[in-house]
Formats: sequence, C-alpha cells, structure tokens
Amino acid sequence: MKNNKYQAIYQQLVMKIEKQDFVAGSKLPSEHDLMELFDTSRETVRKALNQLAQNGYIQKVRGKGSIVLARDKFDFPISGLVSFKELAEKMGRPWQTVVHELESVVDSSDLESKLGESELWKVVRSRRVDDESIILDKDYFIKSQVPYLDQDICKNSIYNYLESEQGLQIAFADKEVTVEEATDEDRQLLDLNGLTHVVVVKSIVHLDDASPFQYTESRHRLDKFRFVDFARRMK
Amino acid sequence: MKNNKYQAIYQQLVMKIEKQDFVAGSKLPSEHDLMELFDTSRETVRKALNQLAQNGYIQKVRGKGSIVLARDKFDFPISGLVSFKELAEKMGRPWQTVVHELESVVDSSDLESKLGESELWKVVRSRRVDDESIILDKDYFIKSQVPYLDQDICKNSIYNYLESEQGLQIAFADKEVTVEEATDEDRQLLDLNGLTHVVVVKSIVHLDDASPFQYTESRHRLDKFRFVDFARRMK
DNA sequence: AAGTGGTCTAGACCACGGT
DNA sequence: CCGTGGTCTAGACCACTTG
Repeated sequence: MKNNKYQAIYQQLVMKIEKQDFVAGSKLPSEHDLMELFDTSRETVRKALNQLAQNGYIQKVRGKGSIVLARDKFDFPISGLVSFKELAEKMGRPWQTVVHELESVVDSSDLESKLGESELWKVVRSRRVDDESIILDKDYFIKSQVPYLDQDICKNSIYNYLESEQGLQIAFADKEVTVEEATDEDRQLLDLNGLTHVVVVKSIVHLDDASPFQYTESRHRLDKFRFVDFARRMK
Repeated sequence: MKNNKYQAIYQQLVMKIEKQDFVAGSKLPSEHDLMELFDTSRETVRKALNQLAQNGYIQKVRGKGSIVLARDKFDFPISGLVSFKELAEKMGRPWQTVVHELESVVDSSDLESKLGESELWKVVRSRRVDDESIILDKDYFIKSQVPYLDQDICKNSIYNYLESEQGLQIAFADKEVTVEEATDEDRQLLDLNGLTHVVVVKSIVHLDDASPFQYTESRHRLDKFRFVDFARRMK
C-alpha cells in the first residue's frame, strides 16, 4: 500500500465499477463531486480518472462527464505483461507447469546483442491446461540480475519470485506476435494434434531502470491462442 | 494544430528522438531544464514526458532522469488503431485495395447486439501487397453514423473519409486476436497457397462519445501476420 | 548536499454541451 | 446561462540517486 492518493482513488473507483455500483453506460460523479467526495484537489481526481480511461474503464467526454464502459473483464490476457500463473488463475482452470530444462548457458551471440550480457539462465517449460500441453515457454534471464533459480521456482511463478523475493521491478516489454512453422521441439513438447504452425510471442522484458533482463519466446498452439486488447486512438 | 503546449512539447521531443538528436540510452534534459527550455510550468513538461513514457519513447527513473529507449519505430503495426492505409504507407510497400462487396444490410441479430442498431453498411475488401492478396477485411458500419459510402471511398481510406469529411472522431476499440480455420470465402479472396488457417482480428470501434459504430473482422494470411506491441506493467 | 523525478494543492481560464 | 471536462500555473513537500 503506497501513500498515493490518486492510486487509492483509482482503485476504489475500479472496485465500484467491477462491482457494478457504477453501471456501464451511466456516468461517474463529476470531477468536482469526486473532489469533495475524496477531499482532494481536482488534478488529483483527474490523475485517477485518466488512469481509468487509459485502462478502458471510462470514456471522458468534454461538457458531459465520464461514461462507464462495458469492459469484458473476464479474460484480460497476455496483454499488459501478465505472467502465466496470473493468467491461469484468472481463467479459473486447472493448470500445470512442466520444467524441461533449467541450465546455465553462455550466450549464443544473438541473445547477447538483445540483452547485453552473455551469462544467462535458460529455462524451458510447457504449460498444461485440461491435460493438454498448449504453451511452450523458452526464457532467458540475465545471471547478474537473477543469481539463483531452481526447479521449484520455475514450477511456480518466476516473476513472483523475482518481484517479491528479489525486489526486482519489471517495468515494460517489447513484444512481437507472429505465426511460425512448428519445430521438432514444438512437436515433442506440445500436443499439436497435427497442426503445422504455432503462434509465437517474443518479448524482451525490462526492469524499471530500463535495463533489459529477460528474453522470452512463448509458443502457443494455434487453436488455444486468444489475445484481447483495448486500444486507444493516438492523435 | 491545437493550442496545447504539452502536446507541442511532446511532438518536438518525439521528433528529436526519432532524428536521434537524443540517442537511445542517454538521458533527456531534466524536467527543470525542459521547463525553462519551453518556458512553461513543470506539470506541463511532465504531461509531455508521461506521454513519451506511455508510448515507449522514454523510461523515467526517479532520482536519475528520463532515459531514451531504443524503440524500433519502423513497424508500428496493427496496434493502436492504425488504418490499413496508414500502415501500408508506413511500410513503404506498394499496396492495393480491392472492393468485393459494398451493400446495405439489415442486421443479422448477432451484430445488432454488438452495435445496438440494425441498419448497417457491409463492406468486404481484400488488401494486396507485392501482388498477393494477404488480408481480407469485413467491415460493418452503423448507417445512422455513416449515411453515405461509395466504391471510391472504400478503395481509399474509409477512416480518413469519416474523420476528415464527416467529422467523426474514432476514440477506442475492443480487439480480439485468434486463429481460425480458413473459410471458403478466405480461400476465394486470399492467396492462401494451401494454408489451412488464418489469423483473425475482430474489433468493435467506438467514437469519442463512447458509442459503438463499427464492427470489423480482419483476416490475415498466417505467414504475413506480424504484430508489435509495447506493454507497460500495470500495478 | 544537490539534483532528479513523484505527488499534491488552489486557483485560473478555456471549450463544449445542455438548458 | 451553468455544469462539465481540458489545459496551465507557481509553488510546496517528498523519495531517491549521486557525489
């Protein structure tokens, strides 16, 4: 819990919207009202509202007010840097992680240019849902940032370990989504059922001081891939 | 050109970053310096900087400064609600749009629930790049918002027509990306070369008063699909 | 200690929508 | 006209990094 007024206001409003205390299509109280309600200044209220708009909860309309949007919350997915554990738990389906490789490697020159360092952890895991192996995750972590890893951590959430135990702050990622022909490894570790292609999500993940620390390749079975997004028009 | 100081500052900084006047990895001038440079208040500078951070140009680090990020600018894609015309022109490749259907339809009940209206325009277009048909766009527009359409407008940019001629302001969209088996229509209108699946991007587009006005289904040939994204970690 | 970004305030003026 | 959100200001205090 931070001491941020505007984040507190944001969270309270999100809660009320998700509980449907504010119905989609109706309007939020005016900035002036919220200002008195939370006993704060207008700019602080506006910071919270801008965050709501950014995340697709409301649409602000000049001269009218802030309209509550109908966001399908139930499947915020791979978007926005969620870990598989968070994602799986949000889906409420039984899931399982199988660790295939966990080893220390020294570069492959392609990765060094992306991560700026050559001593890496290589982790290969597959994700099972409903007793089928549908995602293959290949992760590379910079050893100087992640000195220790073990099977147990990999079987649970590496992100959770890094953020809560190691105090690393994951900040942002560059991502690329493409479709590629399945490799032998894909056919071995995924239940492809004869499918010839896989959806590949490649990303470079950065810490909050802007240093890259992880390269990930997430290979998804076509028919199980789904990606939901909320996009605002930039001017 | 609007009268916005902070957007003007944002645009000037973007320009300098893209021209590499500010090199990736180096730091922007401090907020205090920018404040004097642009003869403005600190909060105004900060609005511009927050927009830069939001769009992946910089990473702000407390106590240090704003670090310029190495964004691959060359292929900002389907992300962020770009029209095909903008996208194609940014790629600098010769492209062509073929209009297959342009007709007035009355609902199909599935769409009415999404758009809240039953009188629609249906537009089917394919997009050719390098002499191959690789994208099939199926659009439905609400007739009360879009009273007129013709072949010519569809062959160019519908968005451009709506925004500059009709004064409609596109604001945001809900999107879903999946992979589906190719339909007969796909095989007919796309050069699939035997590929069995297509990447499907479905979206509902809203105007700036939050009213939905368009449903789009964009069907892409697997091997030509690429989606680049910049994602910030939400807390 | 000096410099950086992060939060917050109280007030001002503007642009837009509805009455 | 009033109420709404959009922009801007000048100043304050705090938290963090660096010398």
